[in-house]
Amino acid sequence: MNKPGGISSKLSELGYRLTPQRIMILSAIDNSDDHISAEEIYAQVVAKYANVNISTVYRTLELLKRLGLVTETDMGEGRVRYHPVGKGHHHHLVCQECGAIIDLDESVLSSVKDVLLREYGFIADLKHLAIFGRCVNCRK
Amino acid sequence: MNKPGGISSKLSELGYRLTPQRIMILSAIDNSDDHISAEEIYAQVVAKYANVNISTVYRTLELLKRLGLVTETDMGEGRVRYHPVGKGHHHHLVCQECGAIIDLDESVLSSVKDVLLREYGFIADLKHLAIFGRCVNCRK
DNA sequence: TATGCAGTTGCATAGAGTCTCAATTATAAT
DNA sequence: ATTATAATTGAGACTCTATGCAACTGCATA
Repeated sequence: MNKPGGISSKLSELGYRLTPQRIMILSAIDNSDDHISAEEIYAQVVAKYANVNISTVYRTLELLKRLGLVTETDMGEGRVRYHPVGKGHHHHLVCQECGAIIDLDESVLSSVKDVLLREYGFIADLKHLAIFGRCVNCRK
Repeated sequence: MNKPGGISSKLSELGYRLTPQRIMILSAIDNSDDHISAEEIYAQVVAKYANVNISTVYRTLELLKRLGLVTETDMGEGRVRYHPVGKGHHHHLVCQECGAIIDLDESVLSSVKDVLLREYGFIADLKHLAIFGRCVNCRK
């Protein structure tokens, strides 16, 4: 907890308060191997301290997003999932037929990033994208 | 209304009913130059016939999406926008700083589409994507 | 220690979108 | 024309996310 380089140390470096609520939220994000949803974070936090409000979870996630400490990915489940940036970037292919999720290395989109920067002067934030479509098994 | 090649004729060709509700929804989509949101469609439809329910709008949009007749794009406004496929594909660069929206030709992502197909056998549905980031004017 | 003040939280509420279920409507079959 | 069947709709409950506001927290200065 609060190891150097971790999200929590970054937060306090930037002058934000490390409240108990935030510490619990951050540890939920950090301890999740997978991509975690706001509701899942909330469930973990409430288990430890019942008086935490879900608004706080959403507000903390919003803050972390703005600071570039977590990425947000919509995998088409009707809820968004979060991932700490420190644990590496990657993208997902989401099959709209069978729901399969195939991980995709960041490099696949780096050429696009380059083109956008070169031709449009646009710095694309392509850290954690979900691309929808049809996977090998579901093609006719 | 119901011109050949239009969405409504496609719908009836596929065996779906062309109910008054759907006709009004389709004409709202077709007549919008811009990308239109569900609420905007609903507002237009209700103005003509008060008893239409917003569920019907969402259900119709879901159907059109599934049939590939409209594309859905989340430009980060907290609501999704729709666009008839017949009016051409393109992507958007959305600046997270100033909100500027820069249109982007479909071809920029066609190389990605090819790579995904070749290396993953994945048919990517990249018809109408919003890429977030920072535009030329907002770079430091 | 007391006071001011910005940061943060809980609560209540609102908006966007989804889902269930019963009622209605259209199509097909008799 | 009547009945059976399936598609579609409206109403309303519900989920996820965001926001306004008043209360609370903790640092900084007096």
